[in-house]
Amino acid sequence: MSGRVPKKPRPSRRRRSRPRTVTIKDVARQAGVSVATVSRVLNEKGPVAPATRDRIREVAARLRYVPHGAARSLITNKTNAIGVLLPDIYGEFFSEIIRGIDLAAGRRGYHLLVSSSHGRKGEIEAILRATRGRVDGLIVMSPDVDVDTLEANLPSTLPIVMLNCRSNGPALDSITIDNYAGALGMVRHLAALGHRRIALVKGPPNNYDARERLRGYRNGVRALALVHSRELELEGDFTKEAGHRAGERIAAIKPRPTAIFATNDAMAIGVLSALRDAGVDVPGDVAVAGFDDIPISRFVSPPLSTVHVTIPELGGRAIERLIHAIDTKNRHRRRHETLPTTLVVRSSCGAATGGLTQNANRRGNGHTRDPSGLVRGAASSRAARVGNSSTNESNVLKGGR
Amino acid sequence: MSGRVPKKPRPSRRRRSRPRTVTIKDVARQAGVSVATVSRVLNEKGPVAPATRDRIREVAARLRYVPHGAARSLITNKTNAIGVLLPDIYGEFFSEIIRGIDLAAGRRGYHLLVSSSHGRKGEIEAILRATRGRVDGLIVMSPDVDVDTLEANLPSTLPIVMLNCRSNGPALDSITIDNYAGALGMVRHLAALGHRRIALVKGPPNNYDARERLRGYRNGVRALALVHSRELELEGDFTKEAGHRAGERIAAIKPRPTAIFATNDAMAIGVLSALRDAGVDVPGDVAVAGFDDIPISRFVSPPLSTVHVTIPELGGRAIERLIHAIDTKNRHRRRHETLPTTLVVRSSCGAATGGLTQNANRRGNGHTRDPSGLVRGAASSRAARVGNSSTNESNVLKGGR
DNA sequence: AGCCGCGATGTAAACGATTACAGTCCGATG
DNA sequence: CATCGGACTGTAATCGTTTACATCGCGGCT
Repeated sequence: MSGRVPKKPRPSRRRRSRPRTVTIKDVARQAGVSVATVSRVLNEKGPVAPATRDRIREVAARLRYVPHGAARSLITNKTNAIGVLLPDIYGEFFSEIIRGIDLAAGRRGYHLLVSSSHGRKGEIEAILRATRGRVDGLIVMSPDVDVDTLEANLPSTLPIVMLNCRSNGPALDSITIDNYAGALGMVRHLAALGHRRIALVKGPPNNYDARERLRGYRNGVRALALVHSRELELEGDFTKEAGHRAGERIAAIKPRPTAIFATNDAMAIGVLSALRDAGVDVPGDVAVAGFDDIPISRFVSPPLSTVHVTIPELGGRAIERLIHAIDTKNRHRRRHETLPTTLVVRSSCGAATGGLTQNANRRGNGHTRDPSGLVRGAASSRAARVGNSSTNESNVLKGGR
Repeated sequence: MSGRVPKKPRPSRRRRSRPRTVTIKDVARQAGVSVATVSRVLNEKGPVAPATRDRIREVAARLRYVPHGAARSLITNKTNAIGVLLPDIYGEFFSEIIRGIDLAAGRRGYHLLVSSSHGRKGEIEAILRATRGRVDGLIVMSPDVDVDTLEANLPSTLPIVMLNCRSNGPALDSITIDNYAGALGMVRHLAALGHRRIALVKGPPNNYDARERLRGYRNGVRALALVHSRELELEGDFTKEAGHRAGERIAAIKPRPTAIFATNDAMAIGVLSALRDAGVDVPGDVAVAGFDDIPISRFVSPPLSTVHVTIPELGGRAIERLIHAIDTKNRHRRRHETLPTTLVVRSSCGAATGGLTQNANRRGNGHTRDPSGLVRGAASSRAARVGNSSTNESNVLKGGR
């Protein structure tokens, strides 16, 4: 009768054996309509009778239906994602960059596919290739990757924005910081304070920002006839540790420099810690300055004079340009954008501004603009003539800030 | 004869009119084989004659063919991507977390789809839903998201690892820091140095880490019969700015506390800057301690005593667990993992250890373990009895370090 | 000689959505 | 009453892959 048929599992168990993920077909079946109608309701395209619409909505909610991203992008040719290729992620500079990118992307309804390349070439190629069909565009911030690698591993239709790389001809959009003018401005500021022996802590040799800052320093030193010597240029790689090492070495230089310009804040902070360990007073014995104005700079001791860059804006602008490229299907005019910098004078360089960081805790930016207007002045002054042509563009853009 | 037929465009132009992106079919056609064979070659599956293989490889390279990720994941049901849901990305703690995740993921061939939720509920749901069909698993590090939201917006088959959230029952994997023991250990250390009035700077109220650290502090204060007062517990939100505000307030408390325990390093650094501005000497007048041991802690002035957490490891472990879940198709035993902490004594708390950060620049970890072994002791000592049951697990795991 | 097995390849069905196109129904219009 | 048009809905093609299955040829085995 009811029999014992051990082979055949009970239907109820079979039905729930594999919790297969629910698709649009399931919704359609349960709502008694075709998948087309379901799609129309979910995307609010085309006319659907109110009763049908409500029924479909109800079923979709009950079934917890979530559309399948890959399937959707396959047919629509749109992923709503942006790829971000970064070098090693270290310190507050990168978290600020990512924050800026994430904020701007989120606001525009895009997601972020991030990868950091650890320098190896094959790895970069693999990453680039893996983005095909996964992103609508790419932000590349990596000194190690050249245009050829890019072109060889990416469809030519993919919009790309280069961030802080040397401007790669007219083929690609790019956004950079006005490193040259920023560094030049800082050198002029230090010189104006009476410093003539200014040491520099360099960044990684293949890094574009680092090279431009170095160029700004050298041209400033030459233009202002300051002391120039290889000994005053120390190796560095943008890490705090490198800054610490450089600080130790500088403390030991015979006629000690009276100022130290670290080409980023992380290294400047390393320099500060080394000087503290060596018993050198800042700014009493030596002035210290950095570059980037990462948020922590105003909290270190003494608060760091530095070159302000609106880091999150850098990421935000990259997103804006990229989305513009995506919207125009990459048939837009390419542009090279340069973000201006401002000098931020805190107490580490001895140009005491009275209060220290007492205003650091509120929304205010907590820094004092250089009262002598040195940075803005640099654009049209004699120092600017020292720079090469690539600086002209920056000068123009700077005015717009 | 050669005729003028203006209507018909030259074939060469028509062919290149739309630079359609090249697909597997193009490769197949040019190589004179079927798409199946091309696929076999590219994925190295199934037997293919060497001659055919070479020809296909050559054509694919010449055409710069790159497989379409979405199409591939649609059929294979595999994306090789992991979603990461973060709260606001601020400061070095998060860049270290992301670095750990990125490193571990990259090593295993996974990419990262990151989103930071800025707290709004609807936004979180949108993000969650958008991951369907885009990721193989999810790491969630967000105090704002509850299990219900998760279940309502995600297919039940999706592996999830919760990072630094309250342990959500047996349904989900989770990884947390041993906040309780870490905070307790720091309180005991400060007490051992003779401090009886220890102020605390709290984290955000809804943050799990913050609550556990607060619990550790309170139980430590009670167990050691230290001064307890609401006045000594200051509001904070894990930002440097909040730390600065708290520092200002503490400097003004009538019988000034002799020690300040900020529940993360960012706030501790804010406290330091406020005390400097107020002319309070650290550690001479007051001891300061933090939590997390972010890389910059040993570079601030004075170098910060803190509770060390191997932050990148936190991310790495999350990836490991998640990939395990993915590999077992989410049919694995759920686990709650707790990462141990260690006390790091630098000079900000006055337990002078001789050299300051002179070893901070090399690969070495640059800190001194608490010589009294207070942290390890806490697990089995009287203080542990004070904690509730959720601590037991941590104790066990701690031994394994 | 017949058969088996296997290597090499092709055919076509998925995967889960979107959407052009084609129906159907119905009220309005002439 | 025939026709038209619009609202609503369904059918089926499509996106670019992977892969189960079929086919074919060929050499070795019994």
